[in-house]
Amino acid sequence: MAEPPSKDPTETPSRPAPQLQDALAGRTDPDRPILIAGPTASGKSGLAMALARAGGRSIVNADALQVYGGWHLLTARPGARDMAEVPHALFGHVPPDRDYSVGTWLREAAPLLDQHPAPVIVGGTGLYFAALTEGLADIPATSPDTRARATALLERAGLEALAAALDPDTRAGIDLQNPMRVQRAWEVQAQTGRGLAAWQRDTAPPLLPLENALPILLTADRDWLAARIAARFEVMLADGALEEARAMMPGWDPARLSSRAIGAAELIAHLRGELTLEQARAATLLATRQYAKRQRTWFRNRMVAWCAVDAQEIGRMIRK
RNA sequence: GGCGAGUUGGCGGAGUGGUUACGCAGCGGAUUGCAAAUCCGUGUAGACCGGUUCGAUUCCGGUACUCGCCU
Repeated sequence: MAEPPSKDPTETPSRPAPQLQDALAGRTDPDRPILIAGPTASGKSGLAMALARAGGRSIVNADALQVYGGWHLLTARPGARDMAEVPHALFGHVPPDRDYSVGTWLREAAPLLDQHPAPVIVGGTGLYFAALTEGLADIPATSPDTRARATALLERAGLEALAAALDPDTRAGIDLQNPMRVQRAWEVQAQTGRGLAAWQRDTAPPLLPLENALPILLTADRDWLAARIAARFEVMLADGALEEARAMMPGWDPARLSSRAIGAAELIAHLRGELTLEQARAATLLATRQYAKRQRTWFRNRMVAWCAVDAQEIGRMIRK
């Protein structure tokens, strides 16, 4: 029978990237923004705090759900103590019933880049970082009316009908089986009279090319992360996540973007008696793990040039 | 001890003598404006042994195990 190779408990932890060492010691170019990406529960916030302290920097959020007010515990937003110690921007500043998107985020984040020292930008939303470091086409926002028309058309006529209305160029560039993509392309076309592909071709240079930043990517062992995710959810519950959910019940609308916080629907279903706490917990943990996997896929394939460091190792480093 | 039913991929769960059931999980991937979203791809498994057959997960026999009923 095969024995798993036993880990040597005394093994020397490999040294994290020298750039990160310097940053943690406050020896990095203060005008170079520090970017931190990583899967959920990998310890991004802790690292951000350490780097902010070391360099006198502020922290800017790059997470699609932490921008929302309302869910605080469940979205793992930084706590009051951290917020008081270091200036934090773009956290919880959007009312839960409001829409939000990469475009909005980029507009809000842009002016924050010019601070001295430059900020630490942390989050788990790969698309936001891509927009920041690779650029985002400057497309006028689509109106709620256009959105509604697209949704109605999609329901009534189907995906093929929406796709058929696109210019060939755009059609060739998107996943025609993906309703979200097709609808967005249709909306842009309807709103601006110009194809999505044409807009994207005109994408301006990025606000922050990767070379001008210190991009750090936290990587985490799958099982280690799963355990962290579970432990963190218990802490959320202990801290009052159920009370938070109860407070969100009046006017609860699953269609809102802010309602997509993983665990929100589950906890509310439990409060309504539709799920046992155990079922809600299991569903939340499963969804969180699946989310982490999607993040990993994005990071692995789209953040190749980032400076990868092991989350476990960083955790050990900054804890002391 | 006797009688009956059952044993399918990590889990759930079908049909079928000769094609991939399917769902979930997992894994891989896409992703330039709802991204904690959305979508795509990916599994030859049939308890064991033998027999019938050109061919068995599917038919027959035996073995093992499980469940139920009976003494």
